[in-house]
Amino acid sequence: MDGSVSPKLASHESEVKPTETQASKRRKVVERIVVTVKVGENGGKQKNDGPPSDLWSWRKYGQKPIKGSPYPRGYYRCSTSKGCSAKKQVERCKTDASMLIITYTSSHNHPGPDLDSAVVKQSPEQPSEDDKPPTPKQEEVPEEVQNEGSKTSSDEEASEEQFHYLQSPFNVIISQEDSFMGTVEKTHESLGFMLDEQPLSCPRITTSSTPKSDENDFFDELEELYPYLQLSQVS
DNA sequence: CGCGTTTGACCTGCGC
DNA sequence: GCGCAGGTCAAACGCG
Repeated sequence: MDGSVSPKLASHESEVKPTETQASKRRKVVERIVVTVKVGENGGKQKNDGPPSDLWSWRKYGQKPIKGSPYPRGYYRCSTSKGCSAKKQVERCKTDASMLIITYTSSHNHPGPDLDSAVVKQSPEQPSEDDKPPTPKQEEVPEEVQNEGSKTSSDEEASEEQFHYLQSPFNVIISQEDSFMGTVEKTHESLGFMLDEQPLSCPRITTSSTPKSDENDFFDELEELYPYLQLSQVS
């Protein structure tokens, strides 16, 4: 791909930061953000999992059937910038096919495509009629973001990365769980209830566990993004 | 022609 | 040590 690199693994591992190098030793401890997206009928329209498009452009580089789940998981890499190592995995919730579980890993090493302009573009009452944004498929993007409690040591980087993730125009709900599966189920419940009870105009940010100081930083940043999130979902 | 998707093979981590 | 499952690569193909 890059050309300069030789063996496969060497290529992507050489790009990652020390932090990630450590994480790479443990697959399951990699920092990542999980976003659950309700796609509803739109989901069916989309080819496979219909990668919810955020402001970034993603290129699919793989797909694998996941054991225990009837749906395959798609692997996407950020194609907005060449050297960007940001990735995301998209899979359907096994308990609810209308839900997409997007897991973001790594961070974008380049400025967002146009966070501001994008928000501005979407914020107006008319999100899109003629000039469809890169994502006509999914207009409704209620979801949650769970950050796994994996930010054990490198909180600074962690929060920074999360910041990047949160640049997506999603309405997000943050919750923290120890295990992803547990989170998913919990997410599912709360989401369902949220969708029923909460108009999408009221995104909530929740923490299911006591926020620590580090995490506060993260949520602090989140708050800064909050206006954007609200804007983006006001349609 | 460039970019993105598809698909099979390969590699690595983890559990037993 | 072995096998399984997840994750990534890369070639081929399709579409705009």
